[in-house]
Amino acid sequence: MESLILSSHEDYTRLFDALSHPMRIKVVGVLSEKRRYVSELAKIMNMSRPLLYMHLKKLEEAAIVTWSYEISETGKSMKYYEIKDFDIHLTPELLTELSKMIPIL
Amino acid sequence: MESLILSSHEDYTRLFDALSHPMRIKVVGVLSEKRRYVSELAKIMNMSRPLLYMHLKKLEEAAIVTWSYEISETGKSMKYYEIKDFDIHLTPELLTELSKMIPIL
DNA sequence: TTCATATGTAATAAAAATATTACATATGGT
DNA sequence: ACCATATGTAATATTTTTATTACATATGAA
Repeated sequence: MESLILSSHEDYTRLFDALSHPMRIKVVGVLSEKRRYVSELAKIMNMSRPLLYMHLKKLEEAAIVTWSYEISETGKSMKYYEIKDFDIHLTPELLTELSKMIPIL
Repeated sequence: MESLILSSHEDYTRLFDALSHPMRIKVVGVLSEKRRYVSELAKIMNMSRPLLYMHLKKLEEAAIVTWSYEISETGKSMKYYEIKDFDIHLTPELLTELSKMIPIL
Protein backbone atom coordinates (compact mmCIF):
# COMPACT_ATOMS: atom_id res chain seq x y z
CA MET A 1 0.00 0.00 0.00
CA GLU A 2 1.16 3.47 -0.87
CA SER A 3 0.68 6.15 1.71
CA LEU A 4 -1.38 9.27 1.23
CA ILE A 5 0.11 12.73 1.57
CA LEU A 6 -2.19 15.74 1.68
CA SER A 7 -1.04 19.32 1.51
CA SER A 8 -3.64 21.78 0.25
CA HIS A 9 -7.09 22.44 1.64
CA GLU A 10 -8.45 21.27 -1.72
CA ASP A 11 -6.83 17.90 -1.03
CA TYR A 12 -8.76 17.68 2.20
CA THR A 13 -12.12 18.88 0.89
CA ARG A 14 -11.69 16.39 -1.96
CA LEU A 15 -11.02 13.65 0.58
CA PHE A 16 -14.00 14.57 2.74
CA ASP A 17 -16.23 14.86 -0.30
CA ALA A 18 -15.12 11.41 -1.45
CA LEU A 19 -16.11 9.98 1.93
CA SER A 20 -19.47 11.76 2.08
CA HIS A 21 -21.36 9.08 0.12
CA PRO A 22 -22.22 5.70 1.70
CA MET A 23 -21.59 3.78 -1.52
CA ARG A 24 -18.04 5.07 -1.62
CA ILE A 25 -17.45 4.04 1.99
CA LYS A 26 -18.82 0.64 0.99
CA VAL A 27 -16.40 0.44 -1.95
CA VAL A 28 -13.54 1.08 0.44
CA GLY A 29 -14.86 -1.67 2.70
CA VAL A 30 -15.12 -4.16 -0.15
CA LEU A 31 -11.66 -3.29 -1.49
CA SER A 32 -10.14 -3.50 1.98
CA GLU A 33 -10.82 -7.25 1.98
CA LYS A 34 -9.02 -7.72 -1.35
CA ARG A 35 -8.39 -5.84 -4.57
CA ARG A 36 -11.08 -6.26 -7.24
CA TYR A 37 -11.46 -5.49 -10.90
CA VAL A 38 -14.21 -3.13 -12.00
CA SER A 39 -16.82 -5.58 -13.31
CA GLU A 40 -16.31 -7.82 -10.30
CA LEU A 41 -16.74 -4.87 -7.96
CA ALA A 42 -19.87 -3.73 -9.83
CA LYS A 43 -21.42 -7.19 -9.32
CA ILE A 44 -20.53 -7.28 -5.63
CA MET A 45 -21.89 -3.77 -5.13
CA ASN A 46 -24.93 -4.48 -7.30
CA MET A 47 -24.22 -1.29 -9.18
CA SER A 48 -24.01 -0.30 -12.85
CA ARG A 49 -20.48 0.16 -14.16
CA PRO A 50 -20.95 3.76 -15.29
CA LEU A 51 -22.14 4.71 -11.83
CA LEU A 52 -19.36 2.75 -10.19
CA TYR A 53 -16.83 4.48 -12.45
CA MET A 54 -18.10 7.84 -11.25
CA HIS A 55 -17.67 6.83 -7.62
CA LEU A 56 -14.25 5.27 -8.28
CA LYS A 57 -13.16 8.45 -10.03
CA LYS A 58 -13.93 10.45 -6.88
CA LEU A 59 -12.08 7.99 -4.67
CA GLU A 60 -9.19 8.09 -7.12
CA GLU A 61 -9.06 11.89 -7.19
CA ALA A 62 -9.06 11.85 -3.40
CA ALA A 63 -6.10 9.43 -3.55
CA ILE A 64 -7.99 6.81 -1.53
CA VAL A 65 -7.66 4.14 -4.21
CA THR A 66 -5.30 3.29 -7.06
CA TRP A 67 -5.54 0.87 -9.93
CA SER A 68 -3.46 -1.12 -12.37
CA TYR A 69 -4.25 -3.13 -15.45
CA GLU A 70 -3.58 -6.82 -15.52
CA ILE A 71 -4.11 -9.44 -18.23
CA SER A 72 -6.11 -12.39 -16.92
CA GLU A 73 -5.31 -16.05 -17.77
CA THR A 74 -8.06 -15.93 -20.38
CA GLY A 75 -6.43 -12.88 -21.99
CA LYS A 76 -8.85 -10.21 -20.79
CA SER A 77 -7.61 -6.81 -19.62
CA MET A 78 -8.67 -6.28 -16.02
CA LYS A 79 -8.55 -3.02 -14.12
CA TYR A 80 -7.77 -3.82 -10.53
CA TYR A 81 -8.55 -1.28 -7.84
CA GLU A 82 -6.99 -1.27 -4.41
CA ILE A 83 -6.91 0.86 -1.29
CA LYS A 84 -4.09 3.26 -0.50
CA ASP A 85 -3.09 3.67 3.09
CA PHE A 86 -3.74 6.86 5.03
CA ASP A 87 -3.88 8.05 8.58
CA ILE A 88 -5.48 11.42 9.28
CA HIS A 89 -6.01 12.85 12.71
CA LEU A 90 -9.26 14.73 12.31
CA THR A 91 -9.58 17.41 14.99
CA PRO A 92 -10.65 21.05 15.24
CA GLU A 93 -6.92 21.88 15.25
CA LEU A 94 -6.43 20.27 11.84
CA LEU A 95 -9.42 22.17 10.45
CA THR A 96 -8.08 25.40 11.92
CA GLU A 97 -4.79 24.81 10.13
CA LEU A 98 -6.63 24.10 6.89
CA SER A 99 -8.80 27.18 7.25
CA LYS A 100 -5.69 29.35 7.26
CA MET A 101 -5.09 28.27 3.67
CA ILE A 102 -8.59 29.32 2.60
CA PRO A 103 -9.03 32.97 1.60
CA ILE A 104 -12.21 34.86 2.52
CA LEU A 105 -14.12 36.12 -0.52
CA MET B 1 -16.25 22.22 24.62
CA GLU B 2 -18.50 19.23 24.38
CA SER B 3 -17.06 16.13 22.79
CA LEU B 4 -18.43 14.49 19.69
CA ILE B 5 -19.60 10.86 19.69
CA LEU B 6 -20.34 9.17 16.39
CA SER B 7 -21.99 5.80 16.06
CA SER B 8 -23.75 5.21 12.74
CA HIS B 9 -22.30 5.41 9.26
CA GLU B 10 -24.79 8.22 8.63
CA ASP B 11 -23.10 10.18 11.40
CA TYR B 12 -19.80 9.82 9.58
CA THR B 13 -21.06 10.58 6.07
CA ARG B 14 -22.79 13.64 7.56
CA LEU B 15 -19.52 14.70 9.15
CA PHE B 16 -17.52 14.19 5.96
CA ASP B 17 -20.16 15.96 3.93
CA ALA B 18 -20.06 18.91 6.34
CA LEU B 19 -16.29 19.15 5.85
CA SER B 20 -16.43 18.86 2.06
CA HIS B 21 -16.97 22.60 1.45
CA PRO B 22 -14.14 25.13 1.92
CA MET B 23 -16.46 27.79 3.38
CA ARG B 24 -17.46 25.40 6.15
CA ILE B 25 -13.84 24.62 6.96
CA LYS B 26 -13.29 28.38 7.06
CA VAL B 27 -16.21 28.79 9.48
CA VAL B 28 -14.62 26.23 11.77
CA GLY B 29 -11.34 28.13 11.56
CA VAL B 30 -12.97 31.45 12.41
CA LEU B 31 -14.95 29.96 15.29
CA SER B 32 -11.88 28.19 16.64
CA GLU B 33 -10.37 31.57 17.47
CA LYS B 34 -13.47 32.58 19.46
CA ARG B 35 -17.22 32.08 19.45
CA ARG B 36 -19.18 34.48 17.25
CA TYR B 37 -22.79 35.44 16.74
CA VAL B 38 -24.35 34.94 13.32
CA SER B 39 -24.30 38.49 11.93
CA GLU B 40 -20.76 38.98 13.18
CA LEU B 41 -19.67 35.75 11.52
CA ALA B 42 -21.43 36.71 8.30
CA LYS B 43 -19.48 39.99 8.19
CA ILE B 44 -16.16 38.28 8.89
CA MET B 45 -16.86 35.66 6.25
CA ASN B 46 -18.20 38.25 3.81
CA MET B 47 -21.23 36.06 3.29
CA SER B 48 -25.00 36.61 3.26
CA ARG B 49 -26.81 35.39 6.37
CA PRO B 50 -29.15 33.02 4.55
CA LEU B 51 -26.17 31.31 2.94
CA LEU B 52 -24.27 31.22 6.21
CA TYR B 53 -27.33 29.72 7.93
CA MET B 54 -27.34 26.93 5.39
CA HIS B 55 -23.67 26.16 6.05
CA LEU B 56 -24.10 26.44 9.82
CA LYS B 57 -27.03 24.05 9.64
CA LYS B 58 -24.81 21.43 8.03
CA LEU B 59 -22.08 21.91 10.60
CA GLU B 60 -24.72 21.71 13.31
CA GLU B 61 -26.23 18.49 11.93
CA ALA B 62 -22.74 17.04 11.81
CA ALA B 63 -22.32 18.00 15.48
CA ILE B 64 -19.25 20.11 14.70
CA VAL B 65 -20.74 23.28 16.16
CA THR B 66 -23.33 24.24 18.77
CA TRP B 67 -25.02 27.51 19.63
CA SER B 68 -26.77 29.34 22.40
CA TYR B 69 -28.74 32.54 22.62
CA GLU B 70 -27.49 35.40 24.69
CA ILE B 71 -28.91 38.87 25.34
CA SER B 72 -26.36 41.58 24.62
CA GLU B 73 -25.83 44.66 26.83
CA THR B 74 -27.92 46.64 24.36
CA GLY B 75 -30.75 44.13 24.71
CA LYS B 76 -30.39 42.33 21.38
CA SER B 77 -30.76 38.56 21.13
CA MET B 78 -27.51 37.09 19.81
CA LYS B 79 -27.03 33.56 18.55
CA TYR B 80 -23.52 32.50 19.46
CA TYR B 81 -21.93 29.60 17.62
CA GLU B 82 -18.96 27.66 18.92
CA ILE B 83 -16.90 24.61 18.02
CA LYS B 84 -17.43 21.23 19.61
CA ASP B 85 -14.40 19.10 20.23
CA PHE B 86 -13.75 15.89 18.31
CA ASP B 87 -10.93 13.55 17.57
CA ILE B 88 -11.34 11.06 14.76
CA HIS B 89 -8.67 8.71 13.57
CA LEU B 90 -9.36 8.50 9.86
CA THR B 91 -7.86 5.33 8.42
CA PRO B 92 -8.86 2.57 5.98
CA GLU B 93 -9.63 0.46 9.08
CA LEU B 94 -12.22 2.97 10.30
CA LEU B 95 -13.84 3.05 6.86
CA THR B 96 -13.87 -0.74 6.75
CA GLU B 97 -15.68 -0.80 10.08
CA LEU B 98 -18.17 1.78 8.81
CA SER B 99 -18.74 -0.12 5.59
CA LYS B 100 -19.92 -3.14 7.59
CA MET B 101 -22.88 -1.04 8.70
CA ILE B 102 -23.83 -0.17 5.13
CA PRO B 103 -26.07 -2.69 3.34
CA ILE B 104 -25.58 -3.40 -0.36
CA LEU B 105 -28.65 -2.39 -2.36
C1' DT C 1 -41.18 57.47 14.44
C1' DT C 2 -37.26 56.24 12.17
C1' DC C 3 -32.78 53.99 12.07
C1' DA C 4 -29.51 50.41 12.93
C1' DT C 5 -28.81 45.83 14.19
C1' DA C 6 -30.09 41.58 15.72
C1' DT C 7 -33.07 37.43 14.60
C1' DG C 8 -35.52 33.85 11.08
C1' DT C 9 -37.17 31.88 6.76
C1' DA C 10 -39.73 31.31 2.23
C1' DA C 11 -39.22 31.31 -2.64
C1' DT C 12 -36.45 30.90 -6.31
C1' DA C 13 -32.34 30.39 -9.41
C1' DA C 14 -28.08 28.28 -10.57
C1' DA C 15 -24.75 24.81 -10.27
C1' DA C 16 -23.07 20.37 -9.13
C1' DA C 17 -23.64 15.58 -7.92
C1' DT C 18 -25.85 11.34 -8.77
C1' DA C 19 -27.86 7.91 -11.68
C1' DT C 20 -29.44 5.76 -16.07
C1' DT C 21 -29.34 4.44 -20.84
C1' DA C 22 -27.08 3.54 -24.78
C1' DC C 23 -23.31 2.82 -27.40
C1' DA C 24 -18.41 1.56 -28.51
C1' DT C 25 -13.92 -1.46 -28.50
C1' DA C 26 -11.29 -5.83 -27.52
C1' DT C 27 -10.47 -10.71 -26.22
C1' DG C 28 -11.02 -15.87 -26.03
C1' DG C 29 -14.06 -19.84 -26.33
C1' DT C 30 -17.85 -22.39 -28.61
C1' DA D 1 -19.88 -15.88 -36.65
C1' DC D 2 -21.64 -15.44 -32.35
C1' DC D 3 -21.55 -15.25 -27.31
C1' DA D 4 -19.78 -13.93 -22.88
C1' DT D 5 -17.01 -10.87 -20.45
C1' DA D 6 -13.83 -7.44 -19.98
C1' DT D 7 -12.91 -2.39 -21.00
C1' DG D 8 -14.48 2.90 -21.70
C1' DT D 9 -17.50 6.86 -22.25
C1' DA D 10 -21.09 10.09 -24.23
C1' DA D 11 -25.61 11.83 -23.62
C1' DT D 12 -29.21 12.57 -20.76
C1' DA D 13 -32.30 12.77 -16.73
C1' DT D 14 -32.94 13.36 -11.92
C1' DT D 15 -31.90 14.99 -7.53
C1' DT D 16 -29.43 17.60 -4.29
C1' DT D 17 -26.59 21.34 -3.00
C1' DT D 18 -25.39 25.97 -3.20
C1' DA D 19 -26.53 30.74 -3.59
C1' DT D 20 -29.57 34.84 -4.02
C1' DT D 21 -33.45 37.79 -3.24
C1' DA D 22 -37.03 39.23 -0.65
C1' DC D 23 -39.60 39.48 3.21
C1' DA D 24 -40.76 39.20 8.26
C1' DT D 25 -40.19 40.06 13.59
C1' DA D 26 -37.94 42.31 17.69
C1' DT D 27 -34.96 45.55 20.31
C1' DG D 28 -32.75 49.99 21.86
C1' DA D 29 -31.09 54.52 20.52
C1' DA D 30 -31.58 58.95 18.24
